[in-house]
Amino acid sequence: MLQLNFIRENPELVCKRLLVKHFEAEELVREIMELDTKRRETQKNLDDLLAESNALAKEIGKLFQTGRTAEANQLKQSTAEKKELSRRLSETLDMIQQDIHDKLVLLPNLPHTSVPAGRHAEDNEIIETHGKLPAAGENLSPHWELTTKYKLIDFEAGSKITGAGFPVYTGQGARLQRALINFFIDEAVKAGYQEIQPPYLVNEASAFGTGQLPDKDGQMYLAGLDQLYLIPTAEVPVTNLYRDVLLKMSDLPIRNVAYSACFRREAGSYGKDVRGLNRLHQFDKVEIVQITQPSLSYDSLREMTAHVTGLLHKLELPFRIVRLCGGDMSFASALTYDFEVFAGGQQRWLEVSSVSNFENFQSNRMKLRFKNEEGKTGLAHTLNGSALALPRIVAGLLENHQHANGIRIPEALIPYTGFDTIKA
RNA sequence: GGAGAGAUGGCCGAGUGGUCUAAGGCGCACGCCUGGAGAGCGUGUAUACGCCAAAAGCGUAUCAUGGGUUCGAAUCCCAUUCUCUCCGCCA
Repeated sequence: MLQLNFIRENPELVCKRLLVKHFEAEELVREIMELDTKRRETQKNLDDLLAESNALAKEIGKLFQTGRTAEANQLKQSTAEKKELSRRLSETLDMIQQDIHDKLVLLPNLPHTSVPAGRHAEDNEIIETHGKLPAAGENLSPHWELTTKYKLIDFEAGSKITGAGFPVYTGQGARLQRALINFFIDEAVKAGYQEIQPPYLVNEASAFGTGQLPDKDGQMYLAGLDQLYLIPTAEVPVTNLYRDVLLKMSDLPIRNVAYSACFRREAGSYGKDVRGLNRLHQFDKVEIVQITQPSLSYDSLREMTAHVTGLLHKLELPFRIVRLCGGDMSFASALTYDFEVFAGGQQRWLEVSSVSNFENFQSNRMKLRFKNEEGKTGLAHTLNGSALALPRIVAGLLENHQHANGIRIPEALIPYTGFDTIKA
């Protein structure tokens, strides 16, 4: 959520920057500013009225104590009108505030100045490309053939017991999942992140805090009987740990890492995009989250992209880093780098990580503040990134490291899998 | 799921209708004292919104949350949430 003060002082800037995300903000911003003026007026009136009432009540109290009940009772008469008026004013104030809030949450975060203005994924800016891409002529199989050949995943069993998009990992496939999770967590811990095990269901306030609500309602699974959402990413519980928290300077930066299963409804997807492991309703992910002071958040973003880069090198996968264009960015993000692994069997790039700086957009929603050296409080910056999402990493490993007799496990992962080759 | 107890400032904790502008303590900051430190003494120590060009200052709200009673609520009433104890169920 953008800060009201900032909008009030920079309405044109807000509208202009949001155009990069292809969001027409002018009308909303105008309405918000009008409501804001009305709010301050109403609040002033109410405050003055309450001050009068308070003074009056004190006077009455004194009269009663000194035994002048007749005078006190007379004064009491004059309070009824004030009371009614202040009741009406505070109702109006509540309505205006609700109105402002409802409109404020519709505005996406401002994109960073480096964000390209494009509309679609093709407009994303390719920053770096690492590793050698396997050529189309190498006759590589797509991963869904390999998972069947080596009995790593049973998609049909998942369909039977739950539905499409809920795979069952078996044998070496299951072991590979566990190996990757442990590998990713260990690497993050080595890099200074604190390990967290969060709940997989969150309440409405948490889903709102990180920006899934109201923007992405319908993409989350809802346990309706208890009004709890299944998390689409560990970002939600882990960042919300700090909702309504006032951090000390010495607490920063906070670096947390969490593995979780992730649940996404992903309505309306079809075709090759969802084939095999490309898109699932339930998947595993290790997520890193940082909370920093504003002046250092872009250093943290660099640190996080460097971490993800290191992981992909250790897995010996060809990948590229892209800076998302305005049209492809998420609602809450100010700057996002996607990491895409080239899947040789499909001859296409698969997004395996998304690393974002949300600046104070999330912290404003969840009142995540810190106290600086001078003792002043301000909103902290929040960042997160996948490090990494498993399914497409598995797809990349299978498709790129396949050979005639099996699939080679990269060196760094062997201590975790306990085997160096996946064999039939 | 049932019964009971509870929720007060950064922390502990007093406070059962008006002197609460929340006692007292701890912590923290600054000052005095000291060769230095400690002890001691003194002062200060929440958040949000508003008024003001700004600071100072002032006003309003906040004693878990939301409603209510009252001229006036931390205090009384109702609902909700959470914590603890006991019982039930349970991996």
